[in-house]
Amino acid sequence: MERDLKRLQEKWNRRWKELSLEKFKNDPKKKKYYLLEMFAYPSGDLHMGHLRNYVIGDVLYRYRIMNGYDVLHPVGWDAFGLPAEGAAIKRGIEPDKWTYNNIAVSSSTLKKMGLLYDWDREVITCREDYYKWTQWIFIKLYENGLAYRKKSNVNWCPSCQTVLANEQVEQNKCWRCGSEITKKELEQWYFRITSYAQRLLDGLELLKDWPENIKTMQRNWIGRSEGVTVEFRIKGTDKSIKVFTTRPDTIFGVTFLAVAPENDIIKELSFDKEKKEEIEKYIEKSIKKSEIERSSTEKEKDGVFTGYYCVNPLNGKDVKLFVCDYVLSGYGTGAVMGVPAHDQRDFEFAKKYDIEIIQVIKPKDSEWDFSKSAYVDEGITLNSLEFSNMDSSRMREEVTDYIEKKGYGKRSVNYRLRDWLISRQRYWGAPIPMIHCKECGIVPVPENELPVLLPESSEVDFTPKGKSPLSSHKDFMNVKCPKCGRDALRDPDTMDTFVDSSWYHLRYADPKNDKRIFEKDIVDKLLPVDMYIGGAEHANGHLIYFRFITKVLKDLGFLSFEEPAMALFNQGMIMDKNGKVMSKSAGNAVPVGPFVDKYGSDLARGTELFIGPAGKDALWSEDGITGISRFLERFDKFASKYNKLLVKNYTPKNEVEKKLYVKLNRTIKQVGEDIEGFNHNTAIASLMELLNLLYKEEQNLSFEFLNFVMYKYTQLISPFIPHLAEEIYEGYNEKDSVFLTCWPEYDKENLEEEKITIVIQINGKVRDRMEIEKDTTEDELLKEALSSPVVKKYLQDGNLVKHIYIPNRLINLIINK
RNA sequence: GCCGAAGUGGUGGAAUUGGUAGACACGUCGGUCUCAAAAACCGAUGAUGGCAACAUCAUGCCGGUUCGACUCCGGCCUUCGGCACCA
Repeated sequence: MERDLKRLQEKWNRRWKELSLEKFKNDPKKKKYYLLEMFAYPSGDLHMGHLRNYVIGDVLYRYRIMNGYDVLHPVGWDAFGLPAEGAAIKRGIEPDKWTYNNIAVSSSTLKKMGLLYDWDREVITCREDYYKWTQWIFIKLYENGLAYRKKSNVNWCPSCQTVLANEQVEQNKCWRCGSEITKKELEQWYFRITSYAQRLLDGLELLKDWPENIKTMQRNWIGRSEGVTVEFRIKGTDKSIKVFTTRPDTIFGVTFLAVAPENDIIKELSFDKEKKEEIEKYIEKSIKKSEIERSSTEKEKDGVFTGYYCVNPLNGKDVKLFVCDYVLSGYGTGAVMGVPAHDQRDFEFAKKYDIEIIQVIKPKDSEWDFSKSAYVDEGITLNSLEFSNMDSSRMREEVTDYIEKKGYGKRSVNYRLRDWLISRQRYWGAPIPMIHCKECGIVPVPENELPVLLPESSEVDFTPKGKSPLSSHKDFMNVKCPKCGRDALRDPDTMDTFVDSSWYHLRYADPKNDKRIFEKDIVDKLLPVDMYIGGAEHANGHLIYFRFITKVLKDLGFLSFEEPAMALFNQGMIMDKNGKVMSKSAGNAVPVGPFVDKYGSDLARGTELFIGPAGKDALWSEDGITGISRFLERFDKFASKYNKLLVKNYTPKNEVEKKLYVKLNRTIKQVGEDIEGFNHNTAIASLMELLNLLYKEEQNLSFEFLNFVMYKYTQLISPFIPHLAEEIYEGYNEKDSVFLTCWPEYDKENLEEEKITIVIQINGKVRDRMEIEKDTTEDELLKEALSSPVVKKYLQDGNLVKHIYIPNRLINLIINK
């Protein structure tokens, strides 16, 4: 390209700043629009995968401001996290220096790219003025019973030496490092997200502009199931066991009961010595097993008989009580009723221990062979006393009513969602603002003492020891109890970084507030987010957490809306040639910085946008640069000839101009629709089409016409290649920036050409085409079609039976032979 | 196993939502310019047959609905995501 792109880039980046183009204006006359891209973890320079996210946002930003919106478009950094600590361990670089350096590199790339962000609102989660409020949120949750401590077997990553939340375990591997997860019994902090399970589920109904697949993923993750909890008396004791089932229609088929090894009921029962040992051995073995062993569906189901019997309240039948590690402790009551005939797991277990299989449901029109598997579908009940011979769905209702009436149990709902484990044995995160006092127990740090500051990293030993690095830092750990004044200890753990990112969208509205987390009025005015752009990989992590925290803050009166983001767009991932996701850890990341230095921002943007629809994954290839580069050059060369004066209105003077005028209108329509639909590739393609036509017909078009067309063309192209567009626009000498103009409207009367091509089909196959006046009537068209030599040829061998007429499109002649 | 998305030229991808399949672009081939090359520009480019007009085949596979199917329906196959003993 002949132009000095670098100079051009700098010039316009500076101009835009002078014009405050990136700022939310707080203009009451304009409609507010909050546009947000998921912020990034600063792990070095940004790569093409990150850039896609930001560029998509920037295109929409520019388009929205040209459409008269007052747009809030902030940016920030998800700056706490493990890699910073990894750098400290491996290379001796301090986490804060490493992080701030990465932020500096990445921000400079974003600024160089000319992306319009309001940098005054920048939020960095590792800064004191931010994590102070992360800690404040923790305390609010604690005060309202939503943060609690619990001892349990947690997911432990032996390599990262820290616990993980359920959402951070992928196929029993650590989401960060891929190590196999083990179990460890620890007392940890949890957020009671489960008490919001129903709200999180119901809220999805409000999210009309969220992709259906994300909502489905969240629904499945929350996993609501309705059923009944039934109590089984343990014979010879005064104790009982509750089980949850969604299939009370199979309750007459119960032939054993099974509890999870972790179930407390075992501790409450007495056993003779031998039995006790057997059970304890089994429990110990189960708990030690890794999750992958224990949860493998391949694994043979085993258990141990407790020696106790339970009584089925519905038919008085005695059934054996087992301890089984295929029963999950964290779900329902941690105990299940075993119905081997109608549940595959129970079936396998029963086969192994020779437990009776009683059929209570049969298929509607056939028999079931129980030699291989259980019959798990619905059907007709049998062997169920007065509930026999019914549709299982009806029986389910009736038996549930009966159970409730008799007091054997009651209807209940269970969720698959678990409480959110937020303690991390890490240094580089927000310290949990709690104090452990021997006298007073757990005491929150008083609000006026927030933030609990992280000690200088130079004083901290990061070597992984399975404990938080902070626990060995005496000055940090030792405090006075705020209640009684005696010696006490701080909580040594820091919060999961997903806590940090669960509220940043709120802080952007009022980022400098040092009195409170944010001003309610401001947040209520600017939120919810109107368009949230980010990857689908966050469906069951971040996107649930940030909905949760928003709802909590609403309930506590700090804001007034139910959902944080009304529309969500998932951009596709950028992959390398081998189809692997681009990432720093995979070593296949193409950094943006050098790329922009070499090719310039506009070319980088154009290439990334033309690669394919923004919602789909795309393979990164530099081949795309050639096409966009030629296009930019052609645009530059052409537009530069016609940008000297401004013809505001122009009426096409000849056929060619009319044709191109129609094309222009179609392009305006398409580009607008494509930006809103995130189909930037087709928007650019339509601009290319128009430019190709203009080149072809240049000789037949007047200067005024071209001047008029190229003005609009420059506006249309500006969201995609803003620097070059500005440079062209400057020639018109009208406003300070093309982005201060109004997005062009298309002339609805001129979206179709007067002469159009009609297709003539014979028996459904295209045989001829003809140029004809728009809106030609059916009769006329038929007459024309029949006079076509091609049609005449076909008519020699047959008669016209009928025809199908689609206005302005085609005529299909049915000819029989 | 269950849920979701997708399968179109040598390649990335279009197709007004049931109406000209392959827009736009890359690549390749041919040409113009040049001493030459690059760039730029012009032309060709799904496959097969034919000198040609043209014909036949072609949107993962097999069926169906329809005047007409990449698009709708039924059944498979493959790839990629998500979940995975949730009772």
